Formats: sequence, C-alpha cells, structure tokens
Amino acid sequence: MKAFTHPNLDEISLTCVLQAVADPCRQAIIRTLHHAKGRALACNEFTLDVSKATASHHFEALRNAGVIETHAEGTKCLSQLRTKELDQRFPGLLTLILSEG
Amino acid sequence: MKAFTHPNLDEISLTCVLQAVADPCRQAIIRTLHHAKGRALACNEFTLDVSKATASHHFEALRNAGVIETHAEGTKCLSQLRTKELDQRFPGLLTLILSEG
DNA sequence: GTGATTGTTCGACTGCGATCGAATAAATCA
DNA sequence: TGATTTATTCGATCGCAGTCGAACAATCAC
Repeated sequence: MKAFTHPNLDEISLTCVLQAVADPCRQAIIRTLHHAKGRALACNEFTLDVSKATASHHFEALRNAGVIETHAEGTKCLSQLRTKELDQRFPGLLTLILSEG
Repeated sequence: MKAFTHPNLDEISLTCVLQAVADPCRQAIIRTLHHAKGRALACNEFTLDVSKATASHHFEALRNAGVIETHAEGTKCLSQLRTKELDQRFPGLLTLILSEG
C-alpha cells in the first residue's frame, strides 16, 4: 500500500511531540493503543468522531512525532505505540497521557 | 495594577496544559522560572525574542493553564511556577519540560 | 475481472493562535 | 505635577492546523 517513514526519536524535539499529543483525538488514539497491550490496531478499530480524512491526518501527525509506528498489512494499516523508545526519550510522557481519560 | 485570576488545578484538563506548554517560548519561561528556584520574576527578567504584547499573551496562557502564578508588585508583575500543585496534578510534566533545553 | 474494504491524498474552507505596534493604565520617581 | 517604568489591552494581520467530501490507490473476496 504505502511505505511509511518513521523518525529516529533523537531527531524529535520536545516541542514537536508536545504539539502532537496536545489534541484530545490523538490522546484517544494513544489510549486505545495502550489498552491493546502491544497488539497493532487498524485505523477502523478506533472510535473517533472525525472523518476518515481527519483521522488519517492525526495518525500521520503521531507518526511524524515518533509516537506511533505504522505498517501496512493487506488493505489495513496497523499501528502501535513506540512505547520503549518514547519512555527512553521522553520519560514520563506516556504515563502522563495515560493517567487521564 | 490588576487582579490576576488563577484556576484550581483540578479544573485544568490535560489537553489544556499540554497546549499551553507546547510552545518553545513558554517552555523558555518555565525553565527560567525553574532556575530562579522559587523566586518570583518580573516579565522583563526573561529573555524572549518576542514583543512585550506577545510575551504578555504567553504569560496569560500559562496562567490560565495553571502553570504559573502572578501577582502585581508596584509596576511589576511577579510570576512563579506552581510547582507543587503541578507535580500533584500532572506528575512528570515539569520534569519532562525541564529535561530539555 | 468485479465489487467491497481500507486508507491516503487532494483541494478547499474555517477558525484559532501567534504576532506586532500603538494606546492605555498604574505605580514610582524626580 | 510631570516623566519614567512596567505591563496589559486593543485592533489588525497572517499563517497554520483541523476539518470535510470526493477522488484515488491498493488489496482482498467472490
């Protein structure tokens, strides 16, 4: 389907990742992924009240900020949290986001 | 001079505070305040390369998000971090911001 | 192959936030 | 009182991010 690119977490600034996660819709994505406990989820497994186009835009933002990792599988795009790398690069960030909602 | 209002931290959502701190200029304000070790600083003690009007806008944003507390003293407006309350309401947030830059 | 499923991309719209200069307000100083 | 300092407020501009529908692309199921 498509080749997704993923930045190295070292290239990501604090500002960049904060801007990415400072959105309720993206926080919801992160929480849903966390509840999946490592299992990669397709876009349609999230309940977001925005259009497909907007959802795709949010996934891209999280991907570019190094928060999620996406790979295509058939017609689906499976995403998962980059938990370990995030915890190392931005310790406390995921905990903070998951503590709410 | 003016009566500043400060929200209770319980009223502040994660999204609100994240939007407030997802700006390099505001992060700089937070870091400068942290280096002051609790001493309240006037606006002109910060080196921000924006106009007075813009700086005032950023201080207001941080105030409304519960990050700083401001009080007037003479012609000056002294601000300081709401460290303890932030650490309780959003544990890890300050550490995260201060770890960078 | 045909149609269905799943996402991305495109173009356009909209509103909000960051920004500034100028005007204003309040307190201090001379 | 008049001048200076300090910061807020106002009005305006500008760009960007969020949003959508429609079109497109890729795969799968039959």
